[in-house]
Parts: sequence; structure tokens; C-alpha cells
Amino acid sequence: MNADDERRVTITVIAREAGVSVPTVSRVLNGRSDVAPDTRERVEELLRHHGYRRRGTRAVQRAALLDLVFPDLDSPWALEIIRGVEDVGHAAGVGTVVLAIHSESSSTRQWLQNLRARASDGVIVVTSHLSPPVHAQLRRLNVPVVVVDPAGAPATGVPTIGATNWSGGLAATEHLLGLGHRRIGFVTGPARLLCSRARLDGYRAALEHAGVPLDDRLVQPGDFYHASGFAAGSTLLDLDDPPTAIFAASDQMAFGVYEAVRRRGLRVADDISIVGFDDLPEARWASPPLTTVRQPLAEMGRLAARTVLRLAQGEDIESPQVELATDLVVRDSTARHD
Amino acid sequence: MNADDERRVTITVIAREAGVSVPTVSRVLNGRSDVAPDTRERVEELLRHHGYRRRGTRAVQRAALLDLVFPDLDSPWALEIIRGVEDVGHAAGVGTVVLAIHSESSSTRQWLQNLRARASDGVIVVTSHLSPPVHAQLRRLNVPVVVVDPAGAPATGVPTIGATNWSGGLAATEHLLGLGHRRIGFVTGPARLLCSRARLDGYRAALEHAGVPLDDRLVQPGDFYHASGFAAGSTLLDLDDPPTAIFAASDQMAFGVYEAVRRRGLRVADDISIVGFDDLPEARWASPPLTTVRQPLAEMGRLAARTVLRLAQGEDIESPQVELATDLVVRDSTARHD
DNA sequence: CTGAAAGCGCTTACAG
DNA sequence: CTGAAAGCGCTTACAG
Repeated sequence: MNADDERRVTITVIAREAGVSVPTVSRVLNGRSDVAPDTRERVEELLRHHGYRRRGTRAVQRAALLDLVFPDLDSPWALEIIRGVEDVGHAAGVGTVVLAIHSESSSTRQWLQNLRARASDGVIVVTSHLSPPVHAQLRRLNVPVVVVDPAGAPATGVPTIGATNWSGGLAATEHLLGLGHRRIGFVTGPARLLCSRARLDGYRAALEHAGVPLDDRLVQPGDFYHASGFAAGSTLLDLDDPPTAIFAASDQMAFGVYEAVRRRGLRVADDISIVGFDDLPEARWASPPLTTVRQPLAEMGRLAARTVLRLAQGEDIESPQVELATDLVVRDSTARHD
Repeated sequence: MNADDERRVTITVIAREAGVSVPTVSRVLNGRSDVAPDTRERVEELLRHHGYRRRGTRAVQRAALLDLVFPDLDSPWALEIIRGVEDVGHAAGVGTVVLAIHSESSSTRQWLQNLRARASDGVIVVTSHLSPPVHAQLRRLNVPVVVVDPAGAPATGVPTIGATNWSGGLAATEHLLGLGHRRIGFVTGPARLLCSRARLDGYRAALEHAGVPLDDRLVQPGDFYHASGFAAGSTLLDLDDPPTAIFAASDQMAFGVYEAVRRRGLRVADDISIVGFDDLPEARWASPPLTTVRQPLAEMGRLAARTVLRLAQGEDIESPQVELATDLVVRDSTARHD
């Protein structure tokens, strides 16, 4: 970052190359309306090409900063990602600004303004979608964006970092099949999220491959949160022909299923096997410790931070769409069924 | 923040008042060594008095930023506080920079430099201690500091925000006594932390008041983490005369005790009552849901953010040392013992 | 140890 | 729509 800082272009350079005056470049930068379209375009092109970033006085150097944006901060999930990003940022002398945009677009506008004033080096967006105008604005400011755990099809040109959700769903289900389970319940995530659909498809693929017929009643909807796991687990357990194992598409929902099991005087593992998805630290603390599909959340955060910092320095990245491997972690919530 | 921004003093003003040149003030600001002691003192006094904060060009206005410093990001605990701080910061248009300093002092130095470049408005330190030189440096930069959950006696003049740990320990123990328990185990936190000692004293006070003799073997050491809860719980359960209830000084340790109970083929509540401390979201997700002492972590974060922002604006705060009320939340992990 | 001078990157009136 | 001019707050040589 340092060597680069020295040779960083200033608006003086841009102005010279564009054949305009310094104030004109300043106006483009500030999104003023009183600039001729061609002039604006020429200047913007140059800004982009040089990777211009505002620097105060020569002496008052910019502080390195990274924005990490969550839809909400209501899951232990978020902390794992924060940890990964902070880790890499910290080592690189870059501060991590954490924020939850909830769903208000007004706060997004304010954030963009703040981000601009801070001259953030990059943005990491988790799960959520930023609207196209917001993406356009970030592009204008030449602030690179990386998406972690993309909710849907990624915006063109935006690198994404996810996990192999389909393989994870497959592995979890195969684990249960391997233990002799044939009636396996599944608690889904929100259908609008790509990762939910991939996990469900992995579950289905495993059953199909094993020649186990699909039973729609065994697939219950959830939203990744605890309460929905409890509800879905209750429904499954109260079926006339209940499953002998339940695979929940998130650890939190798996804990909800635990409680549904307990309420019925049953025991996890002994009476019914349960598998989760995420491998939050909580999975190890559950009683019994939860068998789950590990998603390397901290590592995803680390990779996202590294990627966005490289982009900020104008370096190329190898691959715009990355999926890190999931990994089945077998603990004590699953047992053989004969 | 806006009205204030306009009348914010510049180094030119300070220089004039101190009867020195602008470069001299600049040197003091940057901690250069080549300034006469009296000059430095006079200038620093003035800087402090005016609440000087660096501002780029008139136009390049500062971005509002807050630093939230954790020793580590390894507990769900941290997320609750982040949430509270982010909430208030966000509403005020202030970004929240989250960081974990682990224990390396080298990273602290780099952070200070970064913080200075960012012109952070304030620092919230959680649990950990900042060394006196660091405090001095922050004072020089005129950056206000607030400590959340103070580890020990607070540095003079630094506001702290904690919880009523003693009352919480008392309430939890009284709850168990009220259910008829007489042999009540206790799993401590790290002895060096103030909050650990307060919780233990609350436990002792309740027993004493109830005329229940203290038994040292019922008090087992822990460090707030899961593994220590499991170990301490195991020790307690294997006693010749085991307790009928265990109060763990953190939720995470309570979950460790859950597992020790399960491993022995016992059932939480039915066979042994368990109480935690914190009321992390996880307490609700445990099976059975955990009876625990609620610490309003998010609220503590919110108050810390509000306090530091007020200090940043030169406003006074009512009370430098605040303890928010804890609250016993009774769920399903405790039952009557006859 | 200190100041006068020069300069930095940027922005806002002010003209045209 | 654009530039020449003035100015901002700050810093770094350069002298003494």
C-alpha cells in the first residue's frame, strides 16, 4: 500500500490528461451537475483508469479503511465474518467499519456519503443486495466491492465469495444415509437465497442417488432462525411416520429442532439424529455437540478482505467467483439407525 | 455535530492564542520532539481547552468515526456490544470501526496511527486495559475514551459503563435458594476481572444471608469459556456430595455444565438446576432454554456510543461511572428441589 | 527550539 | 459549462 500511495495520481494529473482545469475534475468528483456530459465522461474514464482516490494534503495521508456491510447483526454468523475481515484488515493496517443497513434505503444514502468522506478503500457486502444505483455510485468513487455469500445471481463484474452449499447439503444427507437413516427430514432456509436452494438440492440429490423416494412432507420451510427450526422440527416429529433424522439448513434451526426433541421427552442422537449447517462456535457448545456442515465463515471473511484490498490497489484477482469448500464435522448429534 | 463543525478551531487560532507560529502547533500535534517543554505544554493546554480536532481542507470534511476495541472477537458477547454501538453510531451518521487488539502492543501502535489519520471521534474500549501511554496519547489527540465492562479500577477521568454484577450474582443465587436448593455450586470467571469477583461476592452474600454455610469445594474456577464450564461442572458433579444446582458466571460456561450433566446421563432441571450469566441470544436457543442473569449488553454498547459522542462534542456527561441493571430471566433450566 | 516561506491537494466563489 | 484566482488547513524543508 505504501509504495503505491506515493505515486497515487492527484486531480492535477487527471486534469492535465483530460485537458481540463483542476476545478472541473473536482466538480466531476463531487457529482456536480454543471459539467458537460462528454467532459464528465472523459474525466470519469481517466479517474477509473488511474484508480484515483482522494488524498488530503500530501502530509495528511488517508487512513486505510474497509466497509463491511450486513443486512443485520442478529446472528453469531456475522461475528465469524467480522473476525475474518478484521484479522486481515488489522494485519494490513486497515480499519474495519462494520455496519448494518437493515432495510432502510435512507440509511444507505447516508452511509455512502460517510463512506465517501472517509475515502473507504473497499466494501464487503454480506448476503444482502446493494441496489444498482448504489453499485454505480461506488463505481464512480472507484471503490471496489466484494460480495460474501451472494443472495442471488451476482451483479456483473462484482466478485463473490461463497461456500459449496450444494456439496454441503449432499455430504450431510449422505452421512445420515450412511448411518442407516431412510426417513430424513429437511428444514429449509429462505427460498429467495441462493444458498438455501443449493442446500436443499444437495439433500435431494443424495436421496435420489441412494434410491430413497422424496417425501414432500419431510421438507419443512424455515428462515434460518431458531424459532422456525423449532416449528419445523415440531411438525416433523408429529408426523404419523416421523423421520429418524433431521437435517436443518442452519445451526440455529438445528438448535430449534433440539428443543422440539427435548419437549417430546426424546433424546438427540439416541432417538433422533440431527445435522446442522454452518458450524458456528455454538455447534461445539450444544449438548450434545452438533454434527454440522462447516462453512469456513472466518476464512470467507479473510478472503473477501484480501480480495477487496487487492482490487483497491488496482491488482487483478484470479477468479471473480469463488466457492470455499464446506466440510462435514461429525460430532455427537447423529447416530446409527437400524 | 454540524453547527459545531463550523466553529471548530484550527491550528491557526491555537497558534495565535499561544503566541507561537502555525508550524509549531503542527509539531506539537504530531508529537515531534523538537519543541520546548513549556511551549508544548501551553499549546497542548490550548488544544485540549478548545477541543481541537484535525480537519482537512475546509471542503474535505472529516468523516465521523468511532473506534470499538475488543481484546478478542471470540465470543457472541462481542456481537451484542457491536450491535448496540453500531445502532447509535449509524443513527448519528457515525461509522463504527471494530477491532481486536489481541495482546500485541505493536498492533496497538499501528492502530493509534491509523486512528489519528482517520481523526476518530472517540474510542470505546471493551473489558481490556489500554496502557497509560496509550491513554496519554489519546488525550493528546483529544479523543474521548469510554470503557465498557471495566476489567479493574478505571483510569482516572475515564467514564466506565458496566452492569450490576454483584446484584446479578445475588439474584441468581437467591432464585436457586428460593427453589429449595441448599448445595449450590459456582463456576467463577477469571479472578483478575472485576466483574468475576463481583458475581462471586453476590453468590456468597446470598448464601450467607440465607444462613447456608459456604463450602469451598463448591466454588470451581473458570475463565468464562465453554471448556472451563465443562471441566468445573464435571468436578462438581463428581463430588461425593454433589450440588443440586450450579450457577455459572457466564452463559458459555453454563453450556459447558449442560454437557457435563448430559454426559452423566442426567437431565438439566429435572436432575440439576443450572443458571448462567449474560443472557446471550444463545441462552434462549439452549435446550432447555437457560435461566440466566441478563446483562443488557446491547444497551451498554448504545450508552457507551452515546457517551463518547457527547464527549466528542465537548458536552458534559452526568455520571462518569454507570452500572446498568442486570435482570434475572427465568427459563427452563431451573426447577424446585425438595 | 522556532518561524517565514513554499507547497500540497483540494474546493469554492467569481467571472465569462 | 468552464477556467483563473483565491483560499483552506495543514505540513515539510530551510534557515537561524
